[in-house]
Amino acid sequence: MTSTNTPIVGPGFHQRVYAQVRLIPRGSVSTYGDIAKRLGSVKVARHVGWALAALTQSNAEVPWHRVINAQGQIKGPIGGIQRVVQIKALEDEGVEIGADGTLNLQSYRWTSGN
DNA sequence: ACGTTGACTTATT
DNA sequence: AAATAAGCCAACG
Repeated sequence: MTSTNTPIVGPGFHQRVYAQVRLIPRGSVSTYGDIAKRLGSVKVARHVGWALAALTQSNAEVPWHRVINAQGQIKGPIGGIQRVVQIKALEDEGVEIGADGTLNLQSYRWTSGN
């Protein structure tokens, strides 16, 4: 490997994001802002999504599908295929999601409590 | 080293 | 309610 090829054990910041997402229990979801806040500030929310984007192509064992936006809605860069998979995965965990990919954030929002 | 980018968020119009 | 603007920060070319 010349330089690239950075799996889950990539750069520092990303690694922290993956660690937090992995802590999300099954049947619950979290938002980019929440994770970002745990990492330090809500301002890094963008990087949370970015880190997850890199994950999907690496197939890491990070439950990226449990991470949604503060609007309680699933938003994906992909036209559909991946978004549907995410919704399906959440439904499989017992999360009710609307046809628009919206879910009751106030009910499923995971509070680490730590 | 600099500039662009981006699965976000919040406030404002 | 929906659209627009600004903010903030790390990775990549």
